[in-house]
Amino acid sequence: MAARKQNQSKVAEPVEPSLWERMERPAPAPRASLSLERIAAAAVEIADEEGAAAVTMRRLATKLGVAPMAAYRHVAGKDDLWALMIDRVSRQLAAPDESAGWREVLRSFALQTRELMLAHPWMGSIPLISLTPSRMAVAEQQLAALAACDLDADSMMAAFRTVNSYVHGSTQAEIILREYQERHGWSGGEETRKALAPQMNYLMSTGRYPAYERYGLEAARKDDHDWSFEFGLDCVLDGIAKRLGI
Amino acid sequence: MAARKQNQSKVAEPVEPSLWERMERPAPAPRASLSLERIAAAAVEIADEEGAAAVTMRRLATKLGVAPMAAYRHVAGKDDLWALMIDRVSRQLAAPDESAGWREVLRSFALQTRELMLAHPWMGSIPLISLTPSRMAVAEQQLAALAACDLDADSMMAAFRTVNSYVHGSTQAEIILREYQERHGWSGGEETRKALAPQMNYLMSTGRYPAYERYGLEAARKDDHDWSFEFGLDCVLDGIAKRLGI
DNA sequence: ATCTGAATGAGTACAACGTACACATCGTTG
DNA sequence: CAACGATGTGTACGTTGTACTCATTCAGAT
Repeated sequence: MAARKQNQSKVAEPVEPSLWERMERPAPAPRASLSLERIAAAAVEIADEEGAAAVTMRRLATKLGVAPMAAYRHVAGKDDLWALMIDRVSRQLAAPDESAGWREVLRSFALQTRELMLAHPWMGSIPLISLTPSRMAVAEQQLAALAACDLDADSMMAAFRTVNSYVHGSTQAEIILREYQERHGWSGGEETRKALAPQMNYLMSTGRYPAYERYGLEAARKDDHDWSFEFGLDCVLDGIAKRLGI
Repeated sequence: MAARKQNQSKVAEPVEPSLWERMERPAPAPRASLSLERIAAAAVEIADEEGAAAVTMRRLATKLGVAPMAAYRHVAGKDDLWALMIDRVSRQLAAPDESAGWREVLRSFALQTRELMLAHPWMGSIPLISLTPSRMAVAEQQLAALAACDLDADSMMAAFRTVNSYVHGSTQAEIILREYQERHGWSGGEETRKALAPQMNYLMSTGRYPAYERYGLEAARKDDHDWSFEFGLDCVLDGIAKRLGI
């Protein structure tokens, strides 16, 4: 084991075994080929194209043209990778112009966040802790918009949290529904309802779900997720305005 | 390969290899030891005690005193198991008494749901699709409470979704924070802040997060998650009441 | 010009996972 | 009592995250 270390450079091996051996080896590998930027970009690309579950360290290494363990020199593990991915896509969230009031700012970020999550559905199935730089920046902009209303610090943070909790909860539900539909190959709401009709009919025939049944029969905006999201968002903003008197 | 199949039953092995072999084997196994109820209970117990990640088919089998593959006779796979677990714990959600108005009903279920999720934090890290029976029942009770206000079907469902999106988003964030703290061995908010102080100080010294900094200095209810949750909840309910005129 | 130590990547290895498949055993029903 | 369907056992395979060791390259000091 340690004996190998004893090898002196000058004398070395008498038969020169390395030449042909090296010729066989693919390439001497250019260095510094990896970087956090490149790793994040590749991981996001994989997740976008093949889903969150496809982001494995091996798949990532393949995409980067690198050995399975190489990325571990740059990230501590899978968790670091998620944080990196979240931070990268979150960079594209931008505040409306400076003159915007608190409500416009929060509303704009809410709509953008939903769009972002729908564009990168893997964001819904990730443990997003992360005080990543871009997420901190977004939070600061929202808090600053609220701070302009002369709120105490606790109310400011509570309002911020309320909106963002709603946005995440709502969008996550939407993503889960979409993935469920995709997994079964149902393209739209109509098709989904058709496929689920037998089970639904059975459930409704029990008479235990009259309110649900009325929704099934009377609702006109069953597939209008934009409307549904904005309805809830405006409720939340109304409620904050009323409760804080702003 | 296929040759083994040729074995006829009658002649079999001449040396009677099974007697001592059987003596070694634990027991002939009493039948029908498994049931969906028992499986669900065991899985919930594991998840409660050791976290969602500890719920593996093998760990489950061990707890049930059964071979690793046994549970597959009852559930199609991991997804079925999650649904079973969610349904089981959701059974304990109960409506307030019948005279309660829509707001009381929604508020009560919101508080209960948060308690339930905090008591079973694995609920936050699970793909909860699931039209499970108990979840359907809870939804119906909330919808019925709203339906009593003469709302159109779309508004009824939108209000329902708004509240529940907030509840899930908010509680999930709380769970993530808790798990983050536990992972680092920080017991409370104060201890967490102390441990994070160096990074925080650095971030604040950049001057990029003034609103955040003010929160850190001035806030008085930083660790009062109950207050924070109820503040948001009441905002949401206020907003719904205003927007729907109920 | 050469040497050296720190970065970085390659390679091998392992335990644990979900689950497919073939087999053994039980309770039930004709 | 014989045969069958339901249920539990056992073995096996491919994939995962990641620990560990070794090889190569680059930068800077000599």
